[in-house]
Amino acid sequence: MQLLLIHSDYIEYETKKRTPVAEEIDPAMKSSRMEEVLTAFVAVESYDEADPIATAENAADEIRKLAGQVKTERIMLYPYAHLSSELAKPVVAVDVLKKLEETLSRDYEVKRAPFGWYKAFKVSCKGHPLSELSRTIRVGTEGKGEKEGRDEIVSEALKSEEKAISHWHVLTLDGELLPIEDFDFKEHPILLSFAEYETSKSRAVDKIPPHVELMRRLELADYEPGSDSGNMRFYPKGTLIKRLLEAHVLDTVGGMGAVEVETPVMYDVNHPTLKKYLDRFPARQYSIESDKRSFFLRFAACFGQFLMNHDMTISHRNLPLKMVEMTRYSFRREQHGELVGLRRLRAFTMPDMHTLCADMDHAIDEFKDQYTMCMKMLADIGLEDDYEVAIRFTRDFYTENQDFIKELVGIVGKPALIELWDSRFFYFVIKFEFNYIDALKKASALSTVQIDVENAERYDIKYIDKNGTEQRPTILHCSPSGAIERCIYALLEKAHLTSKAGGVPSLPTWLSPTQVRLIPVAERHIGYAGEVTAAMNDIRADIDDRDETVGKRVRAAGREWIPYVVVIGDKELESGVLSVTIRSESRKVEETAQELRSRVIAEIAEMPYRQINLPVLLSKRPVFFG
RNA sequence: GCCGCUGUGGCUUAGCUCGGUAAAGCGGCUGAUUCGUAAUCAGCAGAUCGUGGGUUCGAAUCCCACCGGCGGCUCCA
Repeated sequence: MQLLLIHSDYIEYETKKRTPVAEEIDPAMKSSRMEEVLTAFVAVESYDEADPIATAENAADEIRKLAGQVKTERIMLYPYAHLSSELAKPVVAVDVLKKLEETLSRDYEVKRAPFGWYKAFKVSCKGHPLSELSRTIRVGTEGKGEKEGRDEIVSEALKSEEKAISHWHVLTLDGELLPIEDFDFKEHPILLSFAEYETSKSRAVDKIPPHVELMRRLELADYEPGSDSGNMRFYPKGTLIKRLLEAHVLDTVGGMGAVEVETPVMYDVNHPTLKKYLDRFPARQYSIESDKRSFFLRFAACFGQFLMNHDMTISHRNLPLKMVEMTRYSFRREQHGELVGLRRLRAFTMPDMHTLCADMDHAIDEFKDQYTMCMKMLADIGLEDDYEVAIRFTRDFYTENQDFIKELVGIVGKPALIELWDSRFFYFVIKFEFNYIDALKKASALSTVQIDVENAERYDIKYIDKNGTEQRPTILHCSPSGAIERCIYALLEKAHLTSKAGGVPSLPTWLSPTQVRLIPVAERHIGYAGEVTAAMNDIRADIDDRDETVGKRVRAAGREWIPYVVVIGDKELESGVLSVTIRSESRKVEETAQELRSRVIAEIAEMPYRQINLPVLLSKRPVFFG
């Protein structure tokens, strides 16, 4: 919206002739005059269609501010199309103007000139410094015009979340639902940290997150100053780790019947179905303007998959129907203060799977399966005992499904934090998350599954049952690993904790960018090292052929957390037996190249493999960081 | 978004209080060295001191604004 504000001695107008978009008016509006008045010329623009109400509210705030400064009690709203070349549809414009009039009428004497008429007018400007001002009102974008902050899209869900009342409990292994203050946390210190974090009791910490330093030192990822905050760059080693994690998630859900799809990253804010969904999802969006349409960037794959489901013909024989997408990226415009390293990003990679189930009973069965699958997923990633469970649901759902919920605690074998809502604020009736708690006692959700009881209806998704009649499926949302970047964050934080406790920090072998490092003692051993890597071409082996002492190169391999380090000299050249240092056990073994290769292959067993993502010779590698 | 702290070669930092030719280590490059499990020696290159304004004869240093980062608050699908 464009505003031109004139502090006037008087404004008067007289309607002359209607245009094709003219609104119907009563005789009183045909001509008018106000004195000692703030005249507001208004052009409602196409961008404002994304959120007419917020636009009107923001504009009203701006007008109030100036009215206060120039100490006037009267306001004339005057539609003035010529302030913009990107006008809104007339219907929307009239709505916004009426809303603006209504809002301001509470505190001021307000008149509104009719929309869509040719009018003769006279205005007298007072001419003092504040008497002429223009303002651009933009909802959902920042830094345009003089308005900053507070004019972002805040969805209804985000607003209702502020009002939602949570009841906190712990569900014990005995199936007891205890109020949080009655639970004895003595045996469960991390669950206590998690509970405190969630309920915001204490969070006194003043350290830099360890993973931020590690992600750079290990040349995995870094901030990208050329982009928006929270949009990271990934170096080759970080990219490799990401691809491996992604592959493992896709393989796992593929194994349980999910089919992989791809959907667009941006959607029209004015699409009626999407608009309603936005209002039920508590996240802030990036919005972008293209020609005259406004789009938002997706924060998950729900939109694309549901729109696809809507157009599909689905039989009960196809259920449960699973579709998955590795969203590169999901975008969420998090508040600045919440962004840290790889923990919380504005652009992130997340596996997003949706399962259409025949009804709630089937959904509950599937939920259980996926819950178990998520446990295995985190164990595979290397976070087996490193998460706490949160289960959140509505009171109604609990009443009807107590046994099911108790079973979940039994499966994971430890008490869970429970959040209970009196009524349903979101699209789901139950969700769980597995949360990683880091050294700074901050909690981050990884795996999650939710049972959605709203979107089948909203997107008009249906299947045909045995009797040939249409039914609404119940939909599960599942992210088996949570955001991929966040998994890397958790692994780095975990390694840091290990190191602080006196252990050897490391990544799981299947995720290590280099699995075997060969260190030729002298130049004449490089050729043989090359033969050894050739014999190990299905694991990631590389050669530190730099002209440095053995000691220095061994140290470098240690700083890279490489699981197996081999020094190759005359002895190995003659015997064909290698001296292998096993990082995790801090000991040396004598093995042939084939034995070492088999050891690594056995260790990464069912996990995905990709070839090394840098030159095998370290002398050929550029330095990405430090 | 708000409050506080912070920003100096690729990296880590010194210099800033009290304005006067930007210093070191690591890394990189070149050469020597061909070395047996956590840092070999020598030399060289590399900095519009976050950006933009201001004060001053003179600004990395003082002032203002903005932009990143970190911590806290808020919040977390």
